[in-house]
Amino acid sequence: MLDASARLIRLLSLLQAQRFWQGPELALRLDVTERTVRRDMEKLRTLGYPVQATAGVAGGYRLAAGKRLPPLQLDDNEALAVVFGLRSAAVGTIAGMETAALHALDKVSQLLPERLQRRVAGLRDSVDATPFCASPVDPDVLTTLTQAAQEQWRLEFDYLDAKGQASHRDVEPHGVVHAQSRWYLVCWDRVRQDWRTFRVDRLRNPDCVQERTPRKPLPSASLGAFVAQSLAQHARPLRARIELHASFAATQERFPWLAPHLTPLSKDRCLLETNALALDRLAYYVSTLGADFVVHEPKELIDHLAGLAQRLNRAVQTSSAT
Amino acid sequence: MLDASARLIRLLSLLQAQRFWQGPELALRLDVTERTVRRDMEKLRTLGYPVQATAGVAGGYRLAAGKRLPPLQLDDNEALAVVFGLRSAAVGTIAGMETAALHALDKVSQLLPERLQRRVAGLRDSVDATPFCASPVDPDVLTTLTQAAQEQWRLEFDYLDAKGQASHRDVEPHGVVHAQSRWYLVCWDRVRQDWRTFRVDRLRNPDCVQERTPRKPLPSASLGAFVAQSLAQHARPLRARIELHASFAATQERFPWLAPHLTPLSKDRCLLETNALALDRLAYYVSTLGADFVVHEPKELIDHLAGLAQRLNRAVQTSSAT
DNA sequence: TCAAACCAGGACAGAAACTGTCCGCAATCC
DNA sequence: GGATTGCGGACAGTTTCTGTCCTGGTTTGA
Repeated sequence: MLDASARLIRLLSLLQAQRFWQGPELALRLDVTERTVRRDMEKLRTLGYPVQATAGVAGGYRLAAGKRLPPLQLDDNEALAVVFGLRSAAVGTIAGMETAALHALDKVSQLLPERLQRRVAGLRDSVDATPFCASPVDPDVLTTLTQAAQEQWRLEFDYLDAKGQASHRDVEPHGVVHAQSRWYLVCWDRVRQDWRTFRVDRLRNPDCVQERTPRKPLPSASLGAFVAQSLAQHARPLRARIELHASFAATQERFPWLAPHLTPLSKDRCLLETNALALDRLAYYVSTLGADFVVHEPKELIDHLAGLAQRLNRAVQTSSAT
Repeated sequence: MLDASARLIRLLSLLQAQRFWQGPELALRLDVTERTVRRDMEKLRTLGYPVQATAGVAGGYRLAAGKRLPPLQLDDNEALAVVFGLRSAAVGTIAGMETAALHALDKVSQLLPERLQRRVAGLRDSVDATPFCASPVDPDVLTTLTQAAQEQWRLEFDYLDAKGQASHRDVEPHGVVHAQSRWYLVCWDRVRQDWRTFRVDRLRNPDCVQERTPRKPLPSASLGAFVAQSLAQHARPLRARIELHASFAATQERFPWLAPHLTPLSKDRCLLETNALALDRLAYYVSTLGADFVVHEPKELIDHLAGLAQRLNRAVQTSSAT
């Protein structure tokens, strides 16, 4: 009955697990005739999965890249790698991939068998993928939020606002948006009876109340638009201006991702202007540039670096004394 | 003919793309009766994919986590996120995931439709996922090597050995192994007529010669064993010993992934012992610990930090003068 | 050059499945 | 209670699938 369908899916898996299969072997493994294997290959092909076949004594079948990505069948370890890769990408380790990564992460998280969920939980802390920034977001928090939004659940959490004031919130989350290297939660605050955006990194102990609450329509065209608006209101960009003692061309070549923020100043100077980067990370960047540099702005970065320099000096002086 | 099978696969995709589907809608979209949809759900369930259904006016179907991960159907952006997540994980950004990530990366890379491959190539440099280490490995090189190994192709490349001496190599690659936070290529050197391991980060311009060359049997039980052997011969671990001016407990809590390398020294001191970590990265770690510290070993790290401190000092002094 | 090992695919017949239709039932929400 | 949604039995006609022939084309290697 579902023989044919199941076999087709299994065949796809097999073709992904091993590059190369020969007809007789597949026939044996799938418990059908070679003729049927051939027919199945034909089916896969008409379904749009390009099965390449080579004749001859060392011939066989293989799945090639087609027009669409076939359904990926991952084994346990691969699935874990994907999950952790996406977690780190979502959190901002891979700039530019945050939103897509979170989507994908959502998808696999929901389908992850329990044994794998446990392994994720177990590895969570021992796997090292610290986002290099001052206020890291916990990927678990992120997925909790998107889940609450998708399921239309209520959500409670503790929040620390910009002034350091703590509060407890009860909201109807609409979604989560990545903007200016930060994640924001857009939701309806049930107590304040108003729309709010919260910075995900300032949010603690999210707790889903699993009762379905129909969503109010957003006052904006999209989540992104809404966040953009509220950001525009409280705009206080942390802009950094750093003068690098290195040529524009050289810097650009070594750090291609900085290119959009670079301006040439003179033959061996260029200016790095960037905003909303976390202090720690920025500090790391400039210190690995390998070149001398001068920080013009912001004050915070200067202080941060000064503190760092002092600590380093202390560390090094004591060390060389030993 | 392949209606049923195709529909089943499509149904799996649909169930992944959207959390929630109602029978009538699916029936419409798949162009079959609701009865058939129900039957298909039954099939999915007997295939081991747990389809949950809720009755009532707001009811519908959804795919839950089962015993096995269903074949993942990713859209373009999700696929890209997965690829970049895996690239960075393979390269060592996510410690402990390197090998699994490379496997998964291999799998999807070979199935990636051309338009996505182009997008990967395009984003490659603009996506920021710098591995924080001194001798980064290029994920492209990595996948080239594994491909050559799998396809049993020959491979040529330029190599810079530990003494800085360049040479051109012509080899039959057997595979790639991650050990001590480095990737190693295991292969038969056709010129030297002997087995060799090469550090992937020292390897340049890999070039596949696409002619199938049958592999000689490895002189070891496995690739891993082989690399372990050759590493044991040239063992010269870069061990770092750093005394932190912070309590064992506090450090462990803030940086759980350091736990295995930590030893308590006194009430407010502990020792961080770690090996084979890249200098840059180590430097970053210790400098973000937020606590004072003293580096005992190695000399390189002390020098590195001293240089960094000087640069920082210069940067800061000039800045505050402005 | 020939044999062997592989993929390709037409023809055929019996078996198996799939599908739509019609039905009564159960759960849930308003 | 009515509306909406999922569940699944029964049935019959149709479609598809499968194994078993068989012929033919490629490639490899002896």
